[in-house]
This record gives sequence, C-alpha cells and structure tokens, in this order.
Amino acid sequence: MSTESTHKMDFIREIVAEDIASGKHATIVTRFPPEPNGFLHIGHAKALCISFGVAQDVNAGRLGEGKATARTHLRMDDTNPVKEEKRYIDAIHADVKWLGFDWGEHEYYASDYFEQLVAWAELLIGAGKAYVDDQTGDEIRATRGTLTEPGKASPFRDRTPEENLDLFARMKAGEFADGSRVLRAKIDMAAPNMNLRDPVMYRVLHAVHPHAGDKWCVYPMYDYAHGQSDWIEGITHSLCSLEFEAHRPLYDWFVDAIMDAGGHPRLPAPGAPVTDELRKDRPRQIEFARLNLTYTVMSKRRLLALVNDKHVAGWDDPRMPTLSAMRRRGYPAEAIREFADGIGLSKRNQTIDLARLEFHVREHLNKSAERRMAVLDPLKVVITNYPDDTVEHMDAINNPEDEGAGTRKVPFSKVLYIEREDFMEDPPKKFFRLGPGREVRLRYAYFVTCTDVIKDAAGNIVELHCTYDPATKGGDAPDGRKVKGTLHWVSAAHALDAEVRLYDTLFTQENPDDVEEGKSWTDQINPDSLKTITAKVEPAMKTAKAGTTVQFERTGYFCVDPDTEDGPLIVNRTVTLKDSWGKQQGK
RNA sequence: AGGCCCGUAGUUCAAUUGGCAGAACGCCUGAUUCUGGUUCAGGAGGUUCCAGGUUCGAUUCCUGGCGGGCCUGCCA
Repeated sequence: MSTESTHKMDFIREIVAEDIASGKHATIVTRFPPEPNGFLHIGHAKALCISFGVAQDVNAGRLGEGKATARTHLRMDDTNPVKEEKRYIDAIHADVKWLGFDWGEHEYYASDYFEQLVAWAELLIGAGKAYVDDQTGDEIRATRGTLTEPGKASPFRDRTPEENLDLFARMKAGEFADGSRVLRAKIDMAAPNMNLRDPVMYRVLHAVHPHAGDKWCVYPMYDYAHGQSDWIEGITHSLCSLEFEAHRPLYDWFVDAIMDAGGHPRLPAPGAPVTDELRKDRPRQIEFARLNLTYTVMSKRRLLALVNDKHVAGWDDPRMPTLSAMRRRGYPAEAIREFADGIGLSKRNQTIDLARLEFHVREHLNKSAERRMAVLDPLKVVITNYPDDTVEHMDAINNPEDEGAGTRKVPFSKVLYIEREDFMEDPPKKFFRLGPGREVRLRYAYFVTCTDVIKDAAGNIVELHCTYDPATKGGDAPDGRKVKGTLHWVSAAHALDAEVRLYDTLFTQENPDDVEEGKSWTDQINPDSLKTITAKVEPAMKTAKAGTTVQFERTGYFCVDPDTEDGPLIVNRTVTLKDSWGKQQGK
C-alpha cells in the first residue's frame, strides 16, 4: 500500500501516476524553463513547486508506488538575446536555491542546443516542411489571415529545398540584415489555430547572446526551440501555463515532423532509423492555470515597467511580487512553498487572496521569529514615582512558541516611550489600553496608572505622567488584580532609533485591471504603499543581522534590511499581526 | 466571428469516477491568554452557470444554451 491515497492529488499527478503504472516511464523528468529576461515572481514559485514537487513525490514513493525515479532540470529558455541578460540568470539561480529547490547537475541552456536545432531545421527543409520567406514582418502579419479568414500563402512558400538550404545557410552566415528573412514551418495557412499558419522558426538577429556570445546571427523562436529542448533532455512531462495550450499542436507537430524526416535526439547511430520504440520517447506538454494574486500584477512586462518607471526601487523592492522582494521583505521560503502547495492545481484561471499568502507567512513566522519591543509612533511617558537614576533589567521571553529561544534582558527606567495609539484621553468602553486614571501592564515590567496628560500650546498630547506599583514587578500583581491591557514600551535612554519601512499593497484595487474607461492599471498604484518612519526599538536589536525577521510585539513582523549593513538599523515590515481591534475600528 | 480550454460557498480547491455537496483561507461568535497575537470551541455562507434529457438517483453521463479565458509577435 502506498501513501498515494492519502496524499494530495491533482490532474497532473494523476497523469504521472498513470504513466508510471502503465509502464510508460520508469524515469520521470520535469523541468523549470525560465527566460532570463526578468526576475522570478510568486507565480514562478507555483510552477517551481509543481515541477519540482512532482519529481519529489515520485522519488518519495508518493506517486507511482516507488516504481519510478525522477529529476527536475533547470533550463534557461534563452532564445531571445535582445531581452535577456546575465544578471537575470544569476538572479534566477539565487531565487530557485533560496526557495529550496536543487537542480543538481541538471542545469541547461536552450542556447546550447542551437547546433542540433539548426541541423533539424535543415532536415525539415530537406523534407519540404520549412522554407525561407523574404517577406517583411508586416507582410507576414498581413497575410496571416484572421480568426475567421484563412491566411494567404507566401510567394516564397514553394521554393525548392536546395534554394531554402542555401538561403538558410546564408542567414546563418550573417549575410542578411535583421528582419529581412525568416525560416518558416510549412504547415497550413488555413488552420483555425493561428499557431499552425506557417509559424516562424528562425529570425535573423545580429545580437550578442548572454550565454552563447556572438556565435549566432539567427535565433530560434520559442515554438521551435522549447519542445525540442524538452525532447533533447528527455523531459517526460513538460508542465506549463494555460496560454500555451494553443501551442501544443505545434509542439507535437515539430517532434513528429523531425521524426518523419529521420531525426531523433537518441538515435543509436547517425542515420539510424527512427523505430516505433524511439517514437515513444517524446515529451508531453500539460498546461495548468497560472497564479494571480490580488492587489498586484504578475506579468514580467508590467513588473519591468514598474522598475523602469521608478514606481518601485528595483526588482527586489519589498512591494514587488518577486521572490527577491519577498525574501527582502522577510517572507520565509517555507511559507511561500506551503502557499504554493496549498492553492491547488487546475485549469481554471485563479486569483488568490493576498490574505492567504499572508496567512502562511504569519503561520511560519509565529513559530520562528523572536519577539522584540519597538515603538513605531512614540509617546513619552514619565513614571513619576520611579527613582531617577535606576535601571532595571527585565526578563523577556524571546519566543513563547519556542522555549528553546530563551530569554533576554530589557532595560526599564523612569522615562519610557509607548505607542501613541495606546493612549486615549477619552476612551470608549472597549478600549483596553491607557487612559486618564486607567491602569495597564507594561509588558514584563510593572502595572502603571496614568495620572497626568501634558499638552503643548496647540493642545497636542506630548507627554504622559504615570505612577507604577512596585509590587507588580515582572508584570503580575501579588494581590491578584487584573488589568485588561498590556502595552509594549521601550526605555527612552536605552532605545535605538530605527528606520522602519511600512509597506501596504502596491495597488489600491484587488484587480489592478479593473479600471474605468480611459484609465490604466498604473492609475491604480497605491500612493501610500511605502511609509518610512523612525521608531524607537529595544537595545537587543543592535545585534540583529540583515535578513533576520523578528516580531515587534503587538505590531507585526519586521525583517532587517540589507541596507543596514552600511548604516543605522533599517527594518521592513513583513506583515502586520492580525488585528481584531483595528478591524473593529475600521468598520 | 473561427478554434481550443474552463464554469461547485466570497476566494482557491475536494467529492472514493452515478449514491446524504466538504476542506482551507477569509468573515462572525465565544473561551483562554502578560501580544486585541497564538491556541481552542462554535457559526454564517450553495439554485454545484442555465434549460432539457438518460437514470430509482446527476456536481458527475448526453444535448442545447449562457458566461469567462486564451489565440491574428520575426516575445516567451
């Protein structure tokens, strides 16, 4: 009995399980094929979790009852040098690793297959299934037809294989200018699927490639390169998003056409026949719905625009949905994986509530993040009956969810800061915090009672006077009396200043595309998505290293920003704590 | 308009392949709590897109509608 029955299944895992059960595959190979033209985002995390997750499930015996092994390749889908850059390749490596996936030695580049791809293209030309077209881009577009009308054949469609071979060789040799000629597959100009109306296989591009250098003047299109790259690597299940559904017939057409012409990546010897057995050795493309999140955009084009138009500080600005941004913001990789695994897999377009991602972030951080006290909006408090020069070091628990995290000392003295919103001069009954004559607990310290409210000439509250009860040291009253509220605080003399970056959603609408006539998604950008303040934090934060996330009690989780390395403490708010009081106030 | 794909709580997914429609997140209530956090207990929320048909019985099968998505780059 396998654990399969108890494990979460989806339509892709069912297909893989069947393919193992039927003996179709003894080795399952999946792949993650990013184009290095931007940074990976949370949508890629979903794809990563699916392709790596399927392989992990196979290896763990959860899929296919241990009758197969599996691996996952990382492949740069680098067929368009004008958009791709080395720095994106580096960022992809870092992000995939950070998320927790290991491709081992299986790192590949589509550009490493260009030689083979060209050889197969020549095979197709020889078989009369591809031709060089001298039409301009505009002409090709104009003759492609529409959704309801068939296209028109190119005047160059019936060139001889010899002529095509010669022309293609000269394209490769760099004899022709960019855009002057393309190699097209000869399929069907009347096909209802537009992708089959003689799609372009190669274009002339005199561009330096980030991986292949200046070796090539022709570059293959996605449709011609992707399926064949899968095939070369022995990918069994090529998992991609829904918009490639209409490309699947073409994906299969190229494989069939190459085999019909005598090609196969695993021919035992040059010129050997493509046997029925070899014919079964081919990849299968399966599509699933890509991830959308509320209050953000996910397309790389738009993310690039946000960066280029300076709406954010960069690809790793913590407001971005990129993995590098989430890392910088303090989202744990494990939370992102749990999120991705939990949202399900289907063919329906999905938009997930941001709240669901935040749930996983809080769930993980609640268990792992140490607690600290920090006052974001300081209000001075003087404990009038506390000795002037005394400092006490209070014991504070680092993480109530993790006993192993231990305790620390927090200095307490006569002058403190508390949160401005923790005091109300005329509080309603449900307000459990400080008010004139009210007693509250200062966490890990004493019960205090507010005796005086000091205001400036304009009537603004600038200071509070309180008395403390020495018998309540540590936070408990020996007489058993209770207080409704517990406040966080810092000692003014010991507090550190910290720059705190408070983030809100990058867009004001759940769906940034939901706009009135004449407006665009960029009009929905939230002008208050970043607020920078200076907070007072307890001295234990002095040693906090970049990348560590702590919980500031009662306010939220905060991650030390890498900018801290060369200056004062800077923290990013990862996510707020759930706030039933604030919610109640909001309505 | 032509082709392909998809319609189940607010959202994302289940429903042992024809047998009493469930879960998670979100929302609401209560208990607990030295974080208005956590934890625990409970609640609201469904014409399974619609209409026919087959069947003792349909979310599931059939037919026809309706709604949504994708496709007319020398992007991926």
